[in-house]
Amino acid sequence: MTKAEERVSSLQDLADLAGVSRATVSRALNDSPLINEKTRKNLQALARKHNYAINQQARGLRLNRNQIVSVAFMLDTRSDQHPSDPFFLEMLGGIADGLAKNDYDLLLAQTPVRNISELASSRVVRNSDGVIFVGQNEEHQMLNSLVDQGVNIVVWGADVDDRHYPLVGGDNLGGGYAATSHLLDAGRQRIAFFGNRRSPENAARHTGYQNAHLSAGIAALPELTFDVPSDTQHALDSIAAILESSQHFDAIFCTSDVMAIAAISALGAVGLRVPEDVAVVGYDDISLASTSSPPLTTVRQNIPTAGSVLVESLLQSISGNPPADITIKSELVIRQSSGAS
Amino acid sequence: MTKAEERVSSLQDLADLAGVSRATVSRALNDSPLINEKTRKNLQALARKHNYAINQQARGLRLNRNQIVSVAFMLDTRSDQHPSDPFFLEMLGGIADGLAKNDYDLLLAQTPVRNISELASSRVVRNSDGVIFVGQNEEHQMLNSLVDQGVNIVVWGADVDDRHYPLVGGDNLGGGYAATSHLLDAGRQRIAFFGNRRSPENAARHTGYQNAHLSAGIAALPELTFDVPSDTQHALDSIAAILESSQHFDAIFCTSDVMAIAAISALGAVGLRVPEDVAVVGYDDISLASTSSPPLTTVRQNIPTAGSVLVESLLQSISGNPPADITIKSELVIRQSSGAS
DNA sequence: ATTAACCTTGCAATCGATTGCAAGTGCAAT
DNA sequence: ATTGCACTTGCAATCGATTGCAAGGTTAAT
Repeated sequence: MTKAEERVSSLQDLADLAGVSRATVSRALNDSPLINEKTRKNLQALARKHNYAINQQARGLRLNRNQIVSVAFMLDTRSDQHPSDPFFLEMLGGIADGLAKNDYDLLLAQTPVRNISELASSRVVRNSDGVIFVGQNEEHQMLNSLVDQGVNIVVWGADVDDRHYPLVGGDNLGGGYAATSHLLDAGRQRIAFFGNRRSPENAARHTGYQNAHLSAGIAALPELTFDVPSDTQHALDSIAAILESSQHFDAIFCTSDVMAIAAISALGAVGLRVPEDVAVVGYDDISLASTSSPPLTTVRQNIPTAGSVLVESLLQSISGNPPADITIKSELVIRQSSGAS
Repeated sequence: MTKAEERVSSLQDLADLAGVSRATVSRALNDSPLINEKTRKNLQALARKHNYAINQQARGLRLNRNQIVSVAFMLDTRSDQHPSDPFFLEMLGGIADGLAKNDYDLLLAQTPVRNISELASSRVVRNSDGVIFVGQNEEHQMLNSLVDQGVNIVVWGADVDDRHYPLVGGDNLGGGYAATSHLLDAGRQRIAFFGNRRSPENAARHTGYQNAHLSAGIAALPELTFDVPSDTQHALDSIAAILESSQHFDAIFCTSDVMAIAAISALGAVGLRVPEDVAVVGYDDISLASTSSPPLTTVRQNIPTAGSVLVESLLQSISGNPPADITIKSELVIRQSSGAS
């Protein structure tokens, strides 16, 4: 219908075109009640016709907010790498969806700054209305301190003592329990745990792993809990070293799918078959889990839900209401690698 | 040394503290030559001490730029999914690095808008100084039109006729050639091509695939070129269907590693061994390629370099100099899946 | 006809940083 | 002592949108 005209750049331009003041145009475009219905319709049509797009910086300056949320991924501090776990990408997608639905943009934060006072005045924080942290890792104190300085944040992670920030997280305890119980039910006796327990999420999964042993009346052997870093490259080295050690096990519970896939490959390299000799269970259910060989049994985290819940919580926090903590259900997905018939 | 004081929020605050005008503070913090060396040092120290952080919106409004670059991922139009290919995440990391080095922030664009006039006035474009598109897919015309409207963009992809935008890309022709030659050298005779050739990058890889056949004096059979969608879920279905068809082949060249991993799994499901019965080569060398089973032979794209080159090109474009097109070298990484000795 | 109430619009200040221009200072050369 | 110049600093306009307040117009009730 209405063909797009040449771009019009400011409210003033539109106002001049329509012969009104820019205050009126502003009210029209913001659906203010202080304006005549017909005037509003006309101005909105005019804006559309001329392809007007608001200048967010001016608006942001005036309103002291900018419709941008930052997302920061917390990595295993031992690696200076980028996140390469597809889990992050899927989480990013979930969050992006939630933000788009609420008319917010997503600013991706670079590797988190270590220094607290730096972070609070960093671009990531200053350039956005709030920050979503994915994973809390060992930065618990820093997160607390941010909140204390009045920054709006929400964290994907697990519960920790003395926590000042709102939390959204998977059911790590239940996930660890379900994965381990499944292996125990399949008759496995010596189940190894692979993961970095300094991350609270993994610590909770480990507790679930121990609880499952308790319920089954079997001892969880401490020597079968291994500290494996989260990033792919370090994980592979670490796992190879473990397989060369004298410990033997007939199953492995890994705190991520990438780790599980690396483990399966390493097991193959030393001549062990999956799941005949060693059953493997992962965590996350990244989309590659179902297409790898053998298909990976894993604990599925509901990422799309997680993304939108994180966003809702943060927006609540931004609007001044402290959000409640929320746990997202997890679900064991059984595939070939876990040795269940 | 200097402990952080309570936050100070504007240039004016700092100016009052120091007893100078805010113009002077502004000049000091921007290393303007129009200022006394001692004054500058003092003011910079004061700013640091009070943890001052500039208001980007105000600065952006005044300077008409905002130190933000948007990144948009172009997906196979047949899927409405999010990107799940780890390649995207690694590329995102590379770009993020490049931007951080140049003091730019990264805004993640939501699923690309279809409508051209919409896109040009969309938040993605209006909220940033430029846009990096990863993949051009079938949106060539839209990209041209954006440039024609004066938007700064750079595209990761492959060359196409009548192109108005600057391009950075891998050596798809060479990559396709190397992968296929490698399979031919290993004695494979019937090599299938899996990929969506509507994407120019994949089309170039297919041409490389054909050229390799030509050089070897072997016919590339048209019935062995299959249209496989890029997203994991559709790819798996599609591959399963192909394997049920009557076509036989002793090797597959896939246009992505995720596709290759899915293919290996599907081959296993119908009782074919990799690489004994069918050799497989992927593309990208995502970090899972080396840890999957069997380890994947693939064409490595130098992502970190790609990221920083994309950024450099875009920044050049932003500063008014049209950048030259750049091709990033690719390299065949031979692993177990390809049936070489 | 007068008054009050309401509805609609415009005026002008404001958010925080940048920058052209003017003004003030100090120093050296005449 | 005067002039000129270089060096520093401040003044005030500016970027584009929002909003409290005032002003104009309309309507209805008395």
